[in-house]
This record gives sequence, structure tokens and C-alpha cells, in this order.
Amino acid sequence: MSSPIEPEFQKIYDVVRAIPRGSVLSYGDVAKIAGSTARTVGWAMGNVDGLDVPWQRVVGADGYLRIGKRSPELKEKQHRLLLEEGVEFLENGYVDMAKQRDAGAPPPVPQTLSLDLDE
DNA sequence: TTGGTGACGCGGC
DNA sequence: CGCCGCGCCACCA
Repeated sequence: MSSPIEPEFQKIYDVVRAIPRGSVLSYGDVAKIAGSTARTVGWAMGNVDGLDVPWQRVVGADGYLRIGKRSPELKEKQHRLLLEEGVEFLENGYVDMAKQRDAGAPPPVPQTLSLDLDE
């Protein structure tokens, strides 16, 4: 509604959509895969508007929900959504990243995406 | 055009 | 282990 989705952001959204339910990726991870930067991914997540993008599955590299600077409610919403998806949290409110990798969790990025950013 | 800001990340202290 | 600063890229005034 605001701005036309550039193909580059499209890639970001594509990667986020590929995140399996109950799993999460960090902004940096998404950025690396989409060939962008963490900041840009963050900006993209803030512009999902009505797109079909599971923005809640993108968290900080340390597992912290880096939202709430100006939208504490949004952070709570993300927390709730992730809980419903089966994502485990720690006492401090951080996502249990260790569990994420250790739970024998499936690769965050399905091969269906075939990231061809390899030269 | 320049400068400041931000849903980030990481190295230094 | 926490705080600070720089780098990054896109957006807005």
C-alpha cells in the first residue's frame, strides 16, 4: 500500500515464508540467505503490511524479540504467536535458540528455495 | 544532497 | 557479562 515491493525485498519475504512452523531465524540469517543485511530485513519486516509473511518467525540473533521500542503490544503478539507455533522460550523471554538447533530441528531453509547466491 | 534513524550484528572495553 | 561504538542498507525530513 505504501511502496511497491522491490524484487530484493521479495527475496527476503520468500525466505521468511520458507521458515517452518515452530522454527525461527534471526534477521542476520535471513539477510545472509536473501543476500541482504540485517537492518534491511528488519525494515522489510516492518513493511509486511498485509502480505502473507510470518514476520513473527524472525527474531534477534540472540533470540530476543527486538520489537517493543515503540510497540510493546506487537512484541507480545509475536511472543504469543510463536508460543502457539511451539517455539520454546527461556525465563528471560528470549527464544531458546539452542533448542532451535539442538532439537534436531529441520534445516531452517528448505532446499526448495535453492539459494543461488553462491558464485 | 546531507543527515539522522532504525523490527540488526558483532567486536571491544 | 553488560554497555558502547561502528558498519550496513533503506527511508524520510
